[in-house]
Amino acid sequence: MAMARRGTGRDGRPTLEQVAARAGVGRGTVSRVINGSPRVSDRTRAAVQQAIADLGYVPHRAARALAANRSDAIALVVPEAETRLFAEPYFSGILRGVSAELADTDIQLLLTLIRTPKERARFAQYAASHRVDGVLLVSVHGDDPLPDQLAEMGIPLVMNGRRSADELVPHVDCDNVGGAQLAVEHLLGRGRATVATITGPADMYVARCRLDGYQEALRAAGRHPDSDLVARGDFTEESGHAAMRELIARRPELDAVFCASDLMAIGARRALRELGRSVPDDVALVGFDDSALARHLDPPLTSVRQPMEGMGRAMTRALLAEIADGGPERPRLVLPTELVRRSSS
Amino acid sequence: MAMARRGTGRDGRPTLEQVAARAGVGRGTVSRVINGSPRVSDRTRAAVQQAIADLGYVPHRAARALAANRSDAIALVVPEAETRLFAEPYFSGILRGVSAELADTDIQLLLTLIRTPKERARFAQYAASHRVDGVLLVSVHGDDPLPDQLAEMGIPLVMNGRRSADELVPHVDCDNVGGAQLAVEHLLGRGRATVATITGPADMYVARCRLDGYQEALRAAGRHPDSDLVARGDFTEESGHAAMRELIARRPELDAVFCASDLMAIGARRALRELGRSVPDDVALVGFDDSALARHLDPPLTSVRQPMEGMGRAMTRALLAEIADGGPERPRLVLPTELVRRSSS
DNA sequence: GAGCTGCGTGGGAGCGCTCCCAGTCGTGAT
DNA sequence: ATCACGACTGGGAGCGCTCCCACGCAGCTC
Repeated sequence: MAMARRGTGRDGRPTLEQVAARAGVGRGTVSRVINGSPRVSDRTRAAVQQAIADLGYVPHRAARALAANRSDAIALVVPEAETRLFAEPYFSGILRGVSAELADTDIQLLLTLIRTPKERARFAQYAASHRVDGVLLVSVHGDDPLPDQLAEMGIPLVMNGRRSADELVPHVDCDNVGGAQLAVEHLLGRGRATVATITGPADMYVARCRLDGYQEALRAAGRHPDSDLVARGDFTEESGHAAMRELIARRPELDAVFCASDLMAIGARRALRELGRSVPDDVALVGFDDSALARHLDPPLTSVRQPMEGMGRAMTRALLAEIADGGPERPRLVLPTELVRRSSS
Repeated sequence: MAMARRGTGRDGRPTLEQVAARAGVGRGTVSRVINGSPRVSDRTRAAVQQAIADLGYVPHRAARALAANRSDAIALVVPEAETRLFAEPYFSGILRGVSAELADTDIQLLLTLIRTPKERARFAQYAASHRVDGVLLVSVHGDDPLPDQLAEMGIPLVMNGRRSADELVPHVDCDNVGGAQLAVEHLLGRGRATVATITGPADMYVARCRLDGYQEALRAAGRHPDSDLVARGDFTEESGHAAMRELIARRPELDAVFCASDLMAIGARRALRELGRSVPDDVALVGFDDSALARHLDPPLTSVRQPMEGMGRAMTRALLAEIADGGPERPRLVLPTELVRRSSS
């Protein structure tokens, strides 16, 4: 036996039922108005909206989620190891984009940092039980099982970056090849004769792309890529330092270096100083990421900027679309990068 | 009329009901086990846990939230303007701490960036309708109405930082006064005779604290604070640059400067270079924040480190405690700061 | 041995929504 | 006037959980 209807919900807030009563309509009608159904007459809609305003009614998320079997929430998942490295403008830029895109949707953003395999498993289970409508995945490693896992479970998913050239999971990436090309073209355009590069780890697709761009630009300029001019780093400052010393040892005459990350460029700059070479007079330097550090290096570092906020927005839009129409098409976006010129080159 | 019980929930996942059936107990008992009630015999508990494991049961958040009238989620709110400034290690440090503390609670973290007054209002309403169990507020300005608003509505709330010395809202802060003292003591200890300071905006409590610490340390060393040695900045690099020039103009003999932010220290360093003064030989420099920039300045900048991750953890613990026991006590924590010595001093 | 405790337990009654199936009306066609 | 047919609308049934009342069954006390 239903008890007498109370004047408010449990926590003192009005419920849909009270809105209906005040507007003199049924629950279903209020629900229709809230969800923007067209099958409501204008008169009724206005009355309901008035009642909602009068009462300051706000739908109860949990009730709605339970009844409609969706959560109105998406998760942004960040492998913890990356947060340190990417802490800088990268992560917060993405975040800003995601948040902006979500601002007028009343979809919530759930942030999940994953530190351990245990936590990853837990998140997979969590996502599996439809506790989120979709997942945004940032900075995924080539060997991370999570993306495929989620994809198999049919959970709408958009990654930031690709794991390989033929990435199947929907993703938004920036044009790493193009960015590297821009950098090298710029160096060549400034009359540099011997352009070297310090790359990231060979097993990271992003590193390969930047190397490809470097080589492509050289070829386009009619030069033969020379393996002596390529030194391997791992995106850290220390590796940039070591790689720079190696390059100078191999080819003392080099007069420009494209570094696949700002951090490596900083290490390289330190090595050059130790070796008594000036930047940019003796050696021009270009980085990648356009981090805060780039601006503050001495001299300020020319760098390739990624559209972080744009990627965040694009990812979010793609995910929402996928959630909305079951995602028949798998979005694969590549956003352009841009060269920010400073005095290091 | 209840329909026949199905074998799984709507989305194909087992429900509490199926767990109960498999374990041969009632719904109530399973619920008790899940929620850790002591009023269950060990035998029964084991049977239920087995059934949960067999079925891979995961409680449905929305259902639970609706029935129990709590959301198992807390919001981390960041005024947007701040994200840029604080982007660096600050925000991600806090985030890491919060996330770590939440890792084994199955409470979710909701991230909300607030850009506009409209969004602020919307969030207030959102929080008001108990859609989150509590709120973590980062980098609040002195004139932000949100904290008091939330407090009035009785929403559990913990801020990062204080708006004034007698902050009433529960908060976790770091010891800005102590950090500044450390910095100045260090400078005096290195034999510096004339220690100046570049402060933040007078209307920011954190800036006043750092100034207080500076003055306190001088007094403790038997020196009289001299207003000529205090220049006002606004935490930006540019303001640090201007303030430094001002200080040198007023007191050319100064040989040490404590800057209330790393960014200002960077500006100051630039000014010193322009004026032909070396760091640290002519002028020793100390910053505040220990940002990534500090490490990479030339020379590397001595700086006061705040326990970001620790603050994140402390805030979270405080908030969870407040949520749990209705928060009769208002936590006010001040965590110690630490001086990181590098070659700028 | 009757009457108390109190632990363990089952399950009814919701929580506030959405879904969807029946209506109830007006309208135009016949 | 009659009928068919949309356009709107009301409200029952449930979503999967928690809360809490009531009940069974020891183990006690007197």
